[in-house]
Amino acid sequence: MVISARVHYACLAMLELAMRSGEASDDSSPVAIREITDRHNIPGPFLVQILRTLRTAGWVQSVRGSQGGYRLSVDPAKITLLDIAEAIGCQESSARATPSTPLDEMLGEHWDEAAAASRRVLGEARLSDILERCRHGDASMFYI
Amino acid sequence: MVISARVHYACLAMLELAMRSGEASDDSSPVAIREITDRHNIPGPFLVQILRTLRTAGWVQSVRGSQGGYRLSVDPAKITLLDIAEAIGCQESSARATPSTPLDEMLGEHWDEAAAASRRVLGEARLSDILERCRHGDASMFYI
DNA sequence: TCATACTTGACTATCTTAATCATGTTTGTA
DNA sequence: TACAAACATGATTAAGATAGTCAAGTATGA
Repeated sequence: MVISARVHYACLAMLELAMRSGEASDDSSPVAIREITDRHNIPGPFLVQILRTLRTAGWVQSVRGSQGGYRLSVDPAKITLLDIAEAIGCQESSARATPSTPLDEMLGEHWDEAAAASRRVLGEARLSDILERCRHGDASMFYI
Repeated sequence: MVISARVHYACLAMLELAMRSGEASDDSSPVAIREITDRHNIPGPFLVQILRTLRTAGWVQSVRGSQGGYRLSVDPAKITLLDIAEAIGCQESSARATPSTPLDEMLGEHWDEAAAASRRVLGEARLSDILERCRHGDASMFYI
């Protein structure tokens, strides 16, 4: 699981949308790309590309025309960082050829297990939890 | 932690050397590169490059001249897959700029924790254990 | 009608990875 | 001593991924 800038930007955008989705209870005000890029220093046309992918994956809805923009299409408590990373297309590093020797096979299992371990971590990180912790200002939650 | 072909080859070579180190009790017979590439289908000149790195890192010794080759310079029970990956120079993905927002920072901590999780797995995989399991023929030890 | 904002597809630069090549040095052995 | 086996070193290359850009088009509210 490689965390590219693309994935990082995608998660920032999703978190931003999640933050805004709670504000207006009528859910009628989409967030413009411009607002996201301004706040998070993301290159504009690059974010366009990323949001397109997220829309195809079904995580966000787009509203065209003036006053248009993006909004989440699902509950922030139902999306994890892993979901986003997979939507962006983090290719698994376990796309290896069939092992040629027992040693080769055993090594491959270790790579798979290492990848699974990081996926497990990201699969437990829900957007809603991250926002909640951010509001309470408790960064560094891992360094207990 | 990205597992490249380079790291995979390095680990195969180290495992091969570890397997041979037990054979001759006098430890006087280094293994030629050729023997490793033949057995594991690794491009020759590429393995040369990799072994050079491992030598610099202190994990193997080289013996020049006719009848020369490589041998481990440490106990297989004292080397883990993580050691090898780091020797090869898997750069950490956490080489990011300083976070600009709390959201940014919190995300970064998740990436770090995910990376730490996979490092933990690899850091527990000793060469001696892998060889031992390989001899007993128990692949798939992770799918319990 | 006009400005705002999303849509789409093509395109480019830079970096990393994987791999190769040529040349040189060391050492055992006949 | 000559020779072959085997490592040492540095330069180089090809392919692919990543990050980011650009241009032309479409929808919609005011």
